[in-house]
Amino acid sequence: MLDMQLFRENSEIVRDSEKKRFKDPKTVDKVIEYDKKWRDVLKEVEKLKHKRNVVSREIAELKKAKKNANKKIKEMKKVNSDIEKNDKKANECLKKRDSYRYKVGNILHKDVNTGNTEVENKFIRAYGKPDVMLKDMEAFRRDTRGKLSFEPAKFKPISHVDLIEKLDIADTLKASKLSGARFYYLKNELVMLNLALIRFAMDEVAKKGFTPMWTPFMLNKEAMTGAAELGDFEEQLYKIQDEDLFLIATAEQTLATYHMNEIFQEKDLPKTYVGFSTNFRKEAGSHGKDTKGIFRVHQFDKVEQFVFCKPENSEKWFHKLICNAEDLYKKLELPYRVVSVCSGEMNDNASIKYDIEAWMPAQGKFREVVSCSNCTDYQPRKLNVKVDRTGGKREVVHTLNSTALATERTIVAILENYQQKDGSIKIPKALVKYTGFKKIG
RNA sequence: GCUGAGGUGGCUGAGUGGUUAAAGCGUAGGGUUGCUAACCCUAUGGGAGAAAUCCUUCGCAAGUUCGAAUCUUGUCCUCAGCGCCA
Repeated sequence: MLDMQLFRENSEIVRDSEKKRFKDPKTVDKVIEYDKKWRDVLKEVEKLKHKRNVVSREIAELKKAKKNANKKIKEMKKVNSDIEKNDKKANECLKKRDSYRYKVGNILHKDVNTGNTEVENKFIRAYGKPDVMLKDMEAFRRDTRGKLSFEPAKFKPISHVDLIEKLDIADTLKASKLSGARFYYLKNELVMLNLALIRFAMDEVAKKGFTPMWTPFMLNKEAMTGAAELGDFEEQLYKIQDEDLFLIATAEQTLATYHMNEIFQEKDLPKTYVGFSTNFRKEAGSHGKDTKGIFRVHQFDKVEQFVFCKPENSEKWFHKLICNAEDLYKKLELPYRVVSVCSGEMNDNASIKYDIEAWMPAQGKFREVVSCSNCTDYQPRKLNVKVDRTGGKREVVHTLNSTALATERTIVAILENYQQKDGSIKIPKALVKYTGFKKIG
């Protein structure tokens, strides 16, 4: 959520940002309206409470002096009922104000393209052999700096959906009978490949000084409210029946809440984490999209980066996080492009978001595998994470999150990019020491 | 799961119905000093207000009371012991 000062003093900035997100700027006015109401009622309540405090003291003195205080006690009963009434009113206003406030997204970074569909995403850079990507690259500037050590396929690549069946390395049919659509069993070498990718990503990011974490896969309502966005509760999150627990949709949620309600000393920042979790998503609203295979599923594994830092450093960390993720895909020698997600496609927490999209030759498309966001003070304000600055001031920190590596999607990219003419799959060089084998099939 | 003990500011920790929540450490500002250390003074949870000032805050919630950190109930968490368990 945004700083109230921003609504009170610079509401135009907020309104502009909401317009660029294609959201209704009237929400901003509602926030201001209820804030005003709240403050008016609050003044009344505080006056009454002051009276209560004063008279209470008088009663105490009378009692000490062994005098009768009945008259004053009677008077207080009336004051108390007034307090109760106004207190209720004030709380209602505050609740309304904040429910509108939660609906307002983070202030967009100036570099974010205004647009409502992914076509408006801004091309940042690409890695990989350009002719592999040519078909899809026309709309984008080309960057030929990256080189792949393998030749692009000279045959028509088979989609991962068919490959997993052919090679007997996953089973979505059985899973759909037992758990439902968008579930899967990994089998044989794919199990080892999945584990290898987790360990690979963990190793590489931990090497850069990030603290490795294996997080809970569930959070209670209070924590989840701090970490997730409003819409997530309906569209994304699974609730455990009869328990105050939700399955997490990303380790971002457990890493963000790790320091909930904490105050850092300046010298203790930044805190950098690389966390593993399995993630659970309802994927409501994506009916019909990627229904086959393991690209869009209800349950997947991911290594996630998360940073708490001083406000002046979040820009720097944003670029570090995306570079860390890119390093992984470079080591795996998978072609990709980086795009800056446009305003209308961005979630409320982020002020700016870069996606890495890996080239999927069988689909002939770039598909999202990494998402890197600078949430500035928006997320930590809700989580109440602050820093004591030298100079004595206390300030909300900044938070950032980025995928390091989402294993199932990366598996799809490997299957499609590393398939050989004979139908086998070569294992990326960087992974062989983790898998113990060099090919599948 | 059972029993017992406990949850107070950035940290340690006193406070068991009557204003302002001791004290120490840490942090910031100032003073003193040739410099550093030590020492001294001031500030240091959240909110409303232009300010004076006021409200609020003792895990969370409900209750008793004119008045609750303090009493009652529920709940969450931590620790110890017992039980169960991969």
